[in-house]
Amino acid sequence: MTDRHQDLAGGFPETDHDHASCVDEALDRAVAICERRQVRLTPLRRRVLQAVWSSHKPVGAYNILTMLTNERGTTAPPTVYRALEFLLENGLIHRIESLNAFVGCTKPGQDHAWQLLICRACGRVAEISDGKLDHAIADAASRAGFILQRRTIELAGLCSACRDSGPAQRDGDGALV
Amino acid sequence: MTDRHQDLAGGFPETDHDHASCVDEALDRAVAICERRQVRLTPLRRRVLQAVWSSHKPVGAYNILTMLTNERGTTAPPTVYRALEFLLENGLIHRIESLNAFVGCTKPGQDHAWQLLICRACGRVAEISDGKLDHAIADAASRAGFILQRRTIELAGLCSACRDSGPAQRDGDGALV
DNA sequence: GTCATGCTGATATAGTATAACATTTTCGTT
DNA sequence: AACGAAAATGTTATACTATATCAGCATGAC
Ligand SMILES: [Zn+2]
Ligand SMILES: [Zn+2]
Ligand SMILES: [Zn+2]
Ligand SMILES: [Zn+2]
Repeated sequence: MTDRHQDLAGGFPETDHDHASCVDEALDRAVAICERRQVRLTPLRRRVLQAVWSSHKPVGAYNILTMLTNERGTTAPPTVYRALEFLLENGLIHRIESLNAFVGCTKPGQDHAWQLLICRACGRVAEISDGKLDHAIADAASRAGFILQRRTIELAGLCSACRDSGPAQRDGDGALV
Repeated sequence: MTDRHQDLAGGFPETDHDHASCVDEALDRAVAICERRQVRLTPLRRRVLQAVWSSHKPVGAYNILTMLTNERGTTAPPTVYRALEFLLENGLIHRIESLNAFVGCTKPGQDHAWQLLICRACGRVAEISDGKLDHAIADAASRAGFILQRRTIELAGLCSACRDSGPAQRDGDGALV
């Protein structure tokens, strides 16, 4: 069923995967989803989505702002934040609260519960959708008499690649060498 | 074993509980913990802890800054942030990433895993320590080959009191009437 | 008392996000 | 094609959150 063949265990991609195809897939899906939902994926929004997908690391709003300013001249924060808001509303990206940054959603258009794994060594983020974990969350909320509306699940640590290679294997940007 | 007798189900306190004793207990415990850990709970740090405990709602750093400025004249941000950092390091408060704010820890000195329930109606936050949930988190990380170092678990929704009373029961400050 | 350390004060600046209003684009209707 | 409503973007200003840096002071060991 899935055509995404580049995942390692845990949702982190192979370090040498073809990332251009990640981006292409994400953009293609976004086009389809926005058409289905009757919302407009304008060139600006599409460009911001592409910027979020520029890597598997979290991207900050002001990073995107810098990219846009370089490409098309001075751009103001609301331009970026409005596009990000659109992408969030339509489930195309996720916000990482603990980092004030964003990553592309790997299961757009599927109305899923997700959890984020954040590698502190390489800086990459993996999105998982662990049913047992989400069930445990629902149970815990229920036991507390709490009506659950929104989950923020961010787990920081070491991805399997970094666990094996150790911190000496990273470059200045946090990427694996 | 516990002398905290004011909890409703789910960790939210009774709306008419004696909050002064919450604060007193928190400060007393902090004194004991800091003594045991050989760290200094200075008057400033103690005052900031008290400010965080001023309610069961999240308190922002700049809220505290305003309180301090009112009490003792102009105070600069680093004064507050350094005290908050100390309190975080010593497990006396928790940071709520999704709100850029802080709440007092209800189990200080116990090296526990915690999860936060954030009521969107009354604004209060409950800390739970659900073993099954934490176990599910550890399992999910393990399945992903991920070495877990830090968990951010923030669940937003409606507490049992607000679930029953509905939004009309709230005052302008978000507190139950 | 001296010294090293840790804590606080003070100034400046960096980083993140939104309010408010103006202009342009889009798209259906006339 | 002209019009008008709604949506999107541009623009300016400002609010909110957080940290770097250096100076001065308090504490406790010796
Ligand atoms: Zn990729
Ligand atoms: Zn990694
Ligand atoms: Zn209380
Ligand atoms: Zn409530």
